[in-house]
Amino acid sequence: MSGEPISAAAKGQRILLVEDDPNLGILLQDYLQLKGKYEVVLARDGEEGARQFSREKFDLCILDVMMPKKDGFTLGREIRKINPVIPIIFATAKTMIEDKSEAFTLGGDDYITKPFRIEELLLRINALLKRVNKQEKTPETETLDKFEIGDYLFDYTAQLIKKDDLQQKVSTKEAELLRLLCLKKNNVLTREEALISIWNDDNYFNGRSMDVFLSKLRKYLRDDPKVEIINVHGKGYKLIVN
Amino acid sequence: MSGEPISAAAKGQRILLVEDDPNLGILLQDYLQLKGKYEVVLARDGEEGARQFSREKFDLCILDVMMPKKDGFTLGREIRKINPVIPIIFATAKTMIEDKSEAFTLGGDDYITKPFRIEELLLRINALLKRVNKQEKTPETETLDKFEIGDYLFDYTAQLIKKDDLQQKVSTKEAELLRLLCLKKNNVLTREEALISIWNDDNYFNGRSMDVFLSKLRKYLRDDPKVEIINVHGKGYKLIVN
DNA sequence: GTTTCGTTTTAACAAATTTTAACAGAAATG
DNA sequence: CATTTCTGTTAAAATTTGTTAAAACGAAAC
Repeated sequence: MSGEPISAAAKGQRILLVEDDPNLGILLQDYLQLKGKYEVVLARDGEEGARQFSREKFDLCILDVMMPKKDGFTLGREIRKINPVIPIIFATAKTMIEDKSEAFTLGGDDYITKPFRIEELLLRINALLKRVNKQEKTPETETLDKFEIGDYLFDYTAQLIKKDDLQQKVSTKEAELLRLLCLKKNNVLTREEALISIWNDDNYFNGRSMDVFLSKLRKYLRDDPKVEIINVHGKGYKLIVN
Repeated sequence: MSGEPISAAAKGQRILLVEDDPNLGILLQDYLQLKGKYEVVLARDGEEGARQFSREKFDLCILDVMMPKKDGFTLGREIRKINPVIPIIFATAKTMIEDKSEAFTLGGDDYITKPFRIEELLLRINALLKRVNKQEKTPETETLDKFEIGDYLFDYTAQLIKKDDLQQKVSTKEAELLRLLCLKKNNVLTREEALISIWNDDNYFNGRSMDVFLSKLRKYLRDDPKVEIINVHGKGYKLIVN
């Protein structure tokens, strides 16, 4: 019966499940804990979900879209502000996908249409977590706030890049962009993803604007040859640290 | 019965078998474990197969094409996304081969038509695994990211080819193509496979575009006579390293 | 309300990457 | 050996990106 060797992906990873239907909620929670070996925290509406997310640490979120008090998309946006890389799965009715999805296909996000089969959900969870786990996690990035970039130390909140004893102030947009790059260190940050996350709109002109910021960031980081922001033509950018 | 020298191929290698007919499934599983000395995980439909694949490590997949929930070809594509080199054997009815096979003769893939003799299957498994195992696994290539090519060292993520102390930047497409060649070092990389993997479409023009990149790669690598990218007429290319 | 300063956007041009085109050479076909 | 198909190479066109400077914007100071 194929055994159940607990994969690397399932090492006590935590899922935030926000679902207003208590029956479905409990069912999912149980299934994911039993079959998926995940630790699942269940919140009964958007507000409670937001409260839980800001209180504890999670590796993935499952958000019902239709919820009282605060809908899933709004909650998703709030969560994205705090953590732009955590994978989110939106559970939505089929008709809803068309409209909003465009603006939300970023990140490591995924959709599942209600009603769904529970195995399908577990499948997607596994896939998303696997993808994220592949990206190296340097201990520094734990905070999502301070990043080591070669010889540099980048403090997102303070908007500072330090090297040796020199400090360089950076503007808000510069900091946001660099943060996204850091969060995806050695992986591709999509243009689209960055634009939507920072500018809320990935039109041509914002794209050009972003190019200007890329150029600035490269200037800040050019004293350490180990560090490089390379372009992935037609896709986006990679922050490389050798 | 040809003796039973446990080949190099059979050193605790793992096979994912996805087959919806439980009788046949169990039969195959038992046979391959006993006669083939492989560890065989059996999944009962496409979804379970995908779940298993994302959770554990395998050396080869056997996918039934006709399956409920998720057919074998779809599953194959998903698997290919995660691992572009794992050999897949599709078990299909005779009539089905014609249509879909075109787009799927990629990889180190193989077909077997139902009904088949079970020895036939084992034969093919051994052949495929032997082929894959022949491809040298230098410790560097373990990461699927850094490759030794003769005197060169190719870093896919950083998009760099190094030789001695010289560095050569390569573009994204160049890097992607070279990576595929490296993954199949000394074996054929099908044109079709490369095109679909990199361009998502193997039409004539993308093919011509790829020829241009081949030409460029040869230029980059021409300083080491041990290294060569040769054409296999009508099939594809081989990266040869003596 | 105006000035000032830092930030962001727009514009203009330069450079790199990818695609298309053109032609030449090999390999297969009959 | 003539013809067709496939491949190799080079150059050009098209697209995408890089960089710089000037214009527009917005918040704080005057």
